[in-house]
Order: sequence, then C-alpha cells, then structure tokens
Amino acid sequence: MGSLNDLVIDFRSGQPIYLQIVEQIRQKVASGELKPGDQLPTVRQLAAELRVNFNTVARAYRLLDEAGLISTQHGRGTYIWETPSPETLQTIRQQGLESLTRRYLAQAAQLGCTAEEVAKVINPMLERWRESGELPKPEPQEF
Amino acid sequence: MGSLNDLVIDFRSGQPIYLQIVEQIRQKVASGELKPGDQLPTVRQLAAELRVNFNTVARAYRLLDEAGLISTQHGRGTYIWETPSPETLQTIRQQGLESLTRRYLAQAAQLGCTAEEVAKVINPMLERWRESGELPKPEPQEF
DNA sequence: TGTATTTTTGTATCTTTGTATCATTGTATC
DNA sequence: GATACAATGATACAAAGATACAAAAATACA
Repeated sequence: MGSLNDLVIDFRSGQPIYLQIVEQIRQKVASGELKPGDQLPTVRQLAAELRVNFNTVARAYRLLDEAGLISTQHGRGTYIWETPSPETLQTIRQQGLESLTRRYLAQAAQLGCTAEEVAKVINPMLERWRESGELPKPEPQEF
Repeated sequence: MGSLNDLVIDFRSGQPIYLQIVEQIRQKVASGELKPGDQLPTVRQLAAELRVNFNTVARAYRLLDEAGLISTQHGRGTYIWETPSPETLQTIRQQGLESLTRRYLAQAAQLGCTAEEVAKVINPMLERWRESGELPKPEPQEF
C-alpha cells in the first residue's frame, strides 16, 4: 500500500481535513515519495488511520482525481496517476487530431453507420461541448 | 477462440469495466466481426487478457446472454447466439456510435483540442464521406 | 468401451472498494 | 437569534475482486 503512514492531521488548525490530506499527498507526489502506479490506502484504511470519516478521505481523493494527480477506480482502489510513456505521448502528439478522427470515422463506418448518422450524433455533442465546456459522460445503458 | 484480442479497457473512464466489455462485444456483433457460432474466450481467459477479475467478465457475458446476443453454457463455453434483428441491430449501431463518439471526443480533449478545432477537422471529412462515399484511410494505430 | 478422476468451464455468494445522498455540526454573517 | 453555507459524518448503494462451488468436458486406466 501507499506510504501514507506519516500523514498528520491537525484538527485545530482551522484548515479543512480534506484539504490537509490533499496538500500532503500533493507534496509526496511532488517530492517523488509517491510514484506513478503506487497504490494509495483505501478511503476506509486512511480514514481509520487518521480517525476521520471515510467520506472526508474520499473527498480529498476526488479532488486529487479531478486535478489529474491520482486515479480512483470504483471497486479497485486508488493509484497515483500513470503518466503515459514518452513514446505513446509522442505517438499521440504526432498522429494528432486528424489521425484520431480518421480512426473514429473508420470505426463508425465498420459499424455500418452512414455519414449522416455520424453527423447527427456528433454535432449535438460538439455543440454542447462548445457551449458548456462539458463532455458527455457515458450514461448507463440497460437491456 | 473469438477474436477479442483488441478489446481495450479504460480503467479511468468512469464507465464500468463490465459495460465497456458489453459495449465492445455488441459492436463487434453489429459490425459482423463476430458471427453466430463463434466461440468467445472463456471468462478466465478474457479476464487475464484485460487484467480484470473473471467475475467482471462473467457479469458482462451474463448481460449479453440475457440480451440474447450470446449463449453462455456452464462447463462448455460462450458462443455468439444469433445476429440480432434489424431493429436491435439498428439500436446497437446507434448506441455503439454514441459510445465511439464519446471516446473520440474524450481523446481529443485529452490532446488539448477545443470543440472548434475538432469541428474544423471532422466536418470536411464528413462532407467528403457524404458526397463521395469515401473516407480517408486511417493509419494503423496501437495503444 | 466404460467408468473414475482431473481439468476446464461458468455460477453463486460474500467481501472490499469507491460513490451518492442526506443528516448533522460548526461557523460566519446579518 | 436567524439564516446560510461549508465541513464532516451516517447510511445506503454500486463496481470489482476473492472464494468456494457445480456442470460439462477431457483424460486415464482397466
């Protein structure tokens, strides 16, 4: 498990607990004490160590996740974010948006979709993205 | 065994793993890449490939089974059951397209692209596809 | 062949993990 | 004091994993 045995919470400092957790994990990542792929303690483990509600730890983890520092995975655990290897980063940069787009259209075509169908699906999403800055989240589907 | 060597799981997407499996198998059936009678990998094989618990694969298979797309047989294996009716095929295509599109936009966003940039790239390609029926060849991609 | 045993396959159940929602508490502001 | 809001806690839930099991197939052996 992640080496977070030395986290210290000051309950009287006036600074929220979840921010104290966030700050200290950030420092450990910055200093290299925590490396990509390292697993952090579960929200319940860390909460028990710190004598704190696990939702408070979950809140800290959520912030760090949104900041891209860690990756929390439902049912699996929480990990320091794995930076893509330099090669794949380079590949992505080189291939870029056009390549990504070609592949997307090819996959859509293989599904048997027409250009019209693709346009009808992607245009609203693009519009929404442009206006709200939000990407559509996958909705749960049922059968 | 079934050709599921190219299934890709994104552990950070927020979409449950079992749904990612379901979605990609549905797409392969809809596109004809998987045909009735084809045997799928066993739950343990696929789980090992994807680095996932086999119960997660079993859950995906169960959903597909309940949807009538595959037939899982205790002690024997799992097989594609039938090509869905045209209506369900259409539904699958639609959902698959939406799923593909979300992934595409997410990847574009990760590249740092804006909605405008994406539109500027994809619209000409769509236009050309609509008019000439041709779409640019994607170069092979791995990751 | 026929049968026993082992292996391979999917299933059932429970535990562990993170998430969502609401309730409680403290604090600031009026 | 009253109200609003932020921080924390309580509870219920969902996703994923661990373990033990059952059914079918494969194998060994007489």
